[in-house]
Amino acid sequence: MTEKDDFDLRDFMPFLLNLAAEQSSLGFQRTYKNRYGMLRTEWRVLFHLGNYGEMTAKEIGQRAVMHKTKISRAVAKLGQRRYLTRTRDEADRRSERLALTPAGLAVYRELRQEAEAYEAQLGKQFTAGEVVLLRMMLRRLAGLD
Amino acid sequence: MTEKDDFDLRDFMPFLLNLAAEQSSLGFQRTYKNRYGMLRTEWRVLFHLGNYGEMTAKEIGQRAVMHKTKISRAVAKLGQRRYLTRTRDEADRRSERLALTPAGLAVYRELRQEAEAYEAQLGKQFTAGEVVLLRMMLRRLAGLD
DNA sequence: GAATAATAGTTGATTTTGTAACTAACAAGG
DNA sequence: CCTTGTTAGTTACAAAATCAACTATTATTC
Repeated sequence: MTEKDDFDLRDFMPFLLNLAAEQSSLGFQRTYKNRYGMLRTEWRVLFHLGNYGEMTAKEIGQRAVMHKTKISRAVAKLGQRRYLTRTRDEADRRSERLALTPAGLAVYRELRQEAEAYEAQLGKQFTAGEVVLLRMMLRRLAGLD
Repeated sequence: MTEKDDFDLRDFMPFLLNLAAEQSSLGFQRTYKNRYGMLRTEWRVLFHLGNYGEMTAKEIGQRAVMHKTKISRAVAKLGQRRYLTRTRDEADRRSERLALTPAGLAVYRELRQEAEAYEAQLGKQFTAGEVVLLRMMLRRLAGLD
């Protein structure tokens, strides 16, 4: 025996957050992975374009807090699948305006519905007030707001 | 423009949890990574051995909710660095009893202190009651309890 | 307006993770 | 015992994430 204090790894926020994140991602992952062969990064990009409309890779990166290489690769994949189109921005020819195709939009709608259902499912474990508080705390921990 | 409903990715639990988890891990990661060249998996294994004393890889896996391959590799690394010793369990020769060396224990103590300080730091953003509630909710989401 | 710096995005190399198959040891049933 | 099944842990290979370097374009500054 070494130390026997009251410090449990399971109470350590970074650990607990990671575990909860993994678990909560798992359920939803089945939908976009098994059903559409998508990666998490791809789903996130798809989501942003579907939800906020046409935008550049950079803007997605800022909103989704994702590194540009991830986005670059996700965009390439989604382009291959004809879920989005890329048109050079003539005002600044370094960047491209990304937009969903009808096919991409259809998948987005489907996934989004699943997401909302999944979210509702998760929420059922708690009271409405708890969920609000949880979101608030997570936002702060995430460095949003 | 496509849809403009009230569904913000930032409110989607799996996303928010992942972001909060990443952010909260980042600060502490600096300590074990930069200062000891350790990986998260290694720190977790080290932690378990330091906190709960000698145990097998399997037991660590159960407690830390980590896959056995991760543990196998983390244990190998920690062994190379002489942070732990491995002795075949004669009662069941498939498994090994893992134990920290004095060097490993020293590193554990250091890291644990950092962890506690970091945890306290994180907690400062909220009231004590909020932290208790947050832990409870995360545990449930993580499938612990 | 040339030189330098900064930015959007891509690519390649390296590291880490995930998945499957594998070895070695134990367990049970016949 | 000997076949079949299970378990602890490792290893090999594939998938994915990270990091650094690169191209192309725009912005700045002297």
